Amino acid sequence: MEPRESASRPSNGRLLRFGSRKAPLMTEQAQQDERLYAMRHSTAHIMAEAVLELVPGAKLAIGPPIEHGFYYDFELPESLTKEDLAKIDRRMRRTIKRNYAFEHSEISKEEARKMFADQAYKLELIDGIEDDKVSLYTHNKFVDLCEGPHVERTGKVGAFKLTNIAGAYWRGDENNTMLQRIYGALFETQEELDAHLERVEDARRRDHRRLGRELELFTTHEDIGAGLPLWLPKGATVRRKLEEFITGLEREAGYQHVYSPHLGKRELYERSGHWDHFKDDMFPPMELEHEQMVLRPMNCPHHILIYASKLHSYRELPIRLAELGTMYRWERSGVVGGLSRVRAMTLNDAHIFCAPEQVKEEFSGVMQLVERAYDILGITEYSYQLSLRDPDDKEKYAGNDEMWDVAEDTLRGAMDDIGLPYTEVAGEAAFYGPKLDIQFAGLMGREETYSTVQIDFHLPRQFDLSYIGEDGAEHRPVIIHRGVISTMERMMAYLIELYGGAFPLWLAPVQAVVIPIADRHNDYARRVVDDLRAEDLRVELDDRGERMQAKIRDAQMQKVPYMLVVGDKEEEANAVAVRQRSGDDLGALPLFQVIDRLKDEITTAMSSD
RNA sequence: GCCAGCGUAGCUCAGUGGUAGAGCAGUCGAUUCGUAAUCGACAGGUCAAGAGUUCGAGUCUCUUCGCUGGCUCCA
Repeated sequence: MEPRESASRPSNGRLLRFGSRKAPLMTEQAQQDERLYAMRHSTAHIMAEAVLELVPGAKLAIGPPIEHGFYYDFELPESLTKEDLAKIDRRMRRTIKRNYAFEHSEISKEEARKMFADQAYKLELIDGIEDDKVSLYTHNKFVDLCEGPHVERTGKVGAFKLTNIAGAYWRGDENNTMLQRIYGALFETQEELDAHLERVEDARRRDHRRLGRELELFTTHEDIGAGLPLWLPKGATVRRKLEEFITGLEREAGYQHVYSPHLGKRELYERSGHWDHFKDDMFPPMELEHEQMVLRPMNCPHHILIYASKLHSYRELPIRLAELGTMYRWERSGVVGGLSRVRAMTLNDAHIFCAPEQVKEEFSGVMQLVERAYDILGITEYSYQLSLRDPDDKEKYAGNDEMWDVAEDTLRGAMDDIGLPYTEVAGEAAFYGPKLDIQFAGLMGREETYSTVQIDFHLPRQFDLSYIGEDGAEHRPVIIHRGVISTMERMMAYLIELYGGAFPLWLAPVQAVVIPIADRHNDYARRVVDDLRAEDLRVELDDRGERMQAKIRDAQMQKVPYMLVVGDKEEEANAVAVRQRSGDDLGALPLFQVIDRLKDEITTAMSSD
């Protein structure tokens, strides 16, 4: 087993760091819980022992504790099945029942190499240890290379469940062997484990792919292809509201909106550097009469040429060009899915062309826009990541060292000025510049970039952009690339899951359903619908020959915010009986009052303070 | 792309190598009802696609496409 530093903390140099950087590592809080950590770690050992018993030829790789449990990687002659999981589980419980002690020992690397002679991965781990001695933990007859700590006895590991089998590359490198990974969930008590499994089940119910189908928001068809979703009328309505919302905020913030085509000549992308640095992420070129066209993977070259279409004075700057820009990226088949990872996407994109001395202020303005948008959307859980160049792989990036140093320092300085906390991650920059990425954790804990702000000194030079300064001479502008609410696809996926499909009134595809109790109320119900629609509210009439209860149930399942029931009493009083999605019954209210109430609710939601 | 699993009606799922099934949704009819499912009838299928094994394939094998969980990679 690999030493604990590797699983929970950044490498401190003494020991090698294993596994993927993006693996679900333990949170700070979980790290502090030494006991839980030891339980999860110990159970990984117990699982490895069970696998070794069942499959004598098994090669053990690593098995760290992770956020909700643990995993262990193996190289096995045959693929594991669900039935194997049950067998492994039984053996583990036997070991736990027998209550063996975990014993610590240290031996020389030489001895360790002999002991693990038939365990190639362990030998590789031993080679990576700088110390002369290696640390071992033993329970029953199972010995593993490991720094600990562990619980005292196998009987003290808490409540666990083996959850799934997955493939994982040795040391997280796709050039290495694909190993088989078994994941387990583990908590101190059965109650906590059950609560965790219930949370996982709840996440499954909120999964945007499931809700997308149930609420008729989007669909896919295999003849169109993976990662190319179709937006159904209701999903399209939510998207349009989102688009109106963000473009409105942008207009207020001084952006000008443009349109540009979804493709361009190959030469354009050679000039921008995409061809050299981003080709693997692009759809291959289309051969035409005497040229090649490519679907754009980013919008920046088009916006740059809009800027370059005329001469600019310093007095015009900053120029903020925005577009809901649709672009196409060749995502590898194994990664596409739902709306969160697609091959055709529309980004809430903009490029700010400004003088170098304006960068900090513009950056700060973008961050304010981000916070305002998040506030209205109800987004509260995110973190800032400064995505820098990988200093060991400069080939991946365009431009020179000086340019990168300036860009990175500017970005870092701008963040420090604002005073927001952030983490720095090398190797995550765009090929043309460093990024400030805003990361959201999805329901399953997977982290993805949503908003991004990038400072770019490279493309202005590639396209020889300029503005005439106060001194009458040509100067080079800086480009700030920014996406505030990400792509419509990814934000939609996030919002569906955030709200569990129950969109706030202003975003709800259907804001109210009018439910006549009997057929004789249909005429009045239609008048109610007309009146509400005249006020720009999205209202539908449910005049099916169903009972009122069934109509209410269907509206509840579609998560419609308001159900307006009309019967004899309401018709008499020019009123509607208002039921909310929460189940609250507001009783009969005059129609004009309901209209005011709904419009108020929308206005309130859309004002950020 | 890689490892594994899966693909049967719009959806959720049954289906020993021997005639393709249910519930919900849909359509039609009846019911006209006061805050989460009224009753009945009907209709619905190249069993993802293609090839192979077999007297016979939804079922076994291979290929492709798609989906799911991971890994790697990214908005």
